[in-house]
Amino acid sequence: MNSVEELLTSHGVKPTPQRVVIAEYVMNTCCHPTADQILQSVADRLPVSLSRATVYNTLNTLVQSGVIREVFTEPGPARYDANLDRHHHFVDTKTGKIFDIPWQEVPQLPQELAGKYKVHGCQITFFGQMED
Amino acid sequence: MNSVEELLTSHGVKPTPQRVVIAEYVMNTCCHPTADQILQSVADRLPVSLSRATVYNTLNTLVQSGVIREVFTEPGPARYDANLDRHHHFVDTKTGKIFDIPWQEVPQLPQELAGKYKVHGCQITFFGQMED
DNA sequence: TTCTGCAATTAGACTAAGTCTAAAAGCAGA
DNA sequence: TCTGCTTTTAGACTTAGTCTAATTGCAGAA
Ligand SMILES: [Mn+2]
Ligand SMILES: [Mn+2]
Ligand SMILES: [Zn+2]
Ligand SMILES: [Zn+2]
Repeated sequence: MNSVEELLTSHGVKPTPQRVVIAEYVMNTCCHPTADQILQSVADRLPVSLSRATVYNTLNTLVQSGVIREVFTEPGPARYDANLDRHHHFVDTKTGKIFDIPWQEVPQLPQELAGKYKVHGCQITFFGQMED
Repeated sequence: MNSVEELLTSHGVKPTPQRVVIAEYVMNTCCHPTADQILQSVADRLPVSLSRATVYNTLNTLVQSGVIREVFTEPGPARYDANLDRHHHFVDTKTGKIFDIPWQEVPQLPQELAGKYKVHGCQITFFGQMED
């Protein structure tokens, strides 16, 4: 069960060593890591030096092929997420930590989310194209 | 009816000439402008040169005091919005243009919004703090 | 009216996040 | 083995925004 290699292949992505360790890292971490965190954490799992360009190239490839998703939480760098289930995110504006919010936990967008978070704001953005 | 001066004052913001023209511009444009667009458009309405730092300082002041809101639509720079009504945004990923989506037009987050937009993705992020 | 002191503004240096480029390395098939 | 495409690399570059230190603007005190 070479699962990550198979996963990449099944998404049309050639499983190079760099891509495998990056995908593995994103899939096994809980914390929505940034590109820089991934670079730091993954560099010594490879026999060669790992370039920043490769990290960004790989993350973009994985996002475009649907292996992971990108989470934008301004201010700050993009975060990466292997949880493809439809879900929201909660950003603690003091610590910067990100928490997953299950889709069904938001019945109508509230001021308090399940008593666990104090919501100060909410950004909802749809991406796509106008009808031609 | 010096309305912009009064609006700023009522929000606790001293209405300097720079702040007034910037606030006026954001309130009278339809297009969710960026800081840079604001700088370009507003500079020649003032007898003095207008600094980029002042544009950012002013926009941050106006956001913090609740006169305008900030819209993050990665990739790209922050956009500013004088429409304080609760609403969503739609970003055309081809042109970068932003459209307001009335709050009630999104009954349950759909693939097609009122037949007008093709939605490829959606980012929902809540900001706030964890309960202590 | 002048003086004083804080608030606001300015130019430009600096930083953070990410992209681009040109060269090198790694493969897969002929 | 040779050939050509893909991937990776180091580092330059770009964009968006913040910071700094000096200057300017003004409101209130004297
Ligand atoms: Mn930003
Ligand atoms: Mn970004
Ligand atoms: Zn998530
Ligand atoms: Zn808007």
